Amino acid sequence: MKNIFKYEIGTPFQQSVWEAMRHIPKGKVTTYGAIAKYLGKPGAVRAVGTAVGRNPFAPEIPCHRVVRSDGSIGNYSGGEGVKTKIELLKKEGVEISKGRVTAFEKILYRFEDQHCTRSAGS
DNA sequence: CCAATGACTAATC
DNA sequence: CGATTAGCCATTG
Repeated sequence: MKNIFKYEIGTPFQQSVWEAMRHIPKGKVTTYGAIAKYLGKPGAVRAVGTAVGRNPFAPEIPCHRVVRSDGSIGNYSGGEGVKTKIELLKKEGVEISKGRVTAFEKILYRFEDQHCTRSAGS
């Protein structure tokens, strides 16, 4: 696949992280752990966090849709930091309360959702 | 190669 | 619920 970016970036690992974030639908959020797992390295949450933080395409990539595993906003390097991150999420339709995502688990995006949810109900 | 760092996570106090 | 500790992995000097 050709880089969706203009030129090659630091490391392939980071590209994978940013690429994964591209798939996050609007109005939803994901966690660092989910991305790490999606990349096949569920234990590399720290590395994922570093890669996301180093995202040079900040608002271009929905990096603001990435929150902590407990639903808290986490951190942000763009705009005014966490404040901007919350504002962006609210614009996406995500409810934020006390620095945490409301109904976090309900709008949590999983990279497995692309599986056709067969009629198997529970 | 070794040491330090970081937009994290889980467990403990 | 807030503060601390330890574990974790990729990046950087």
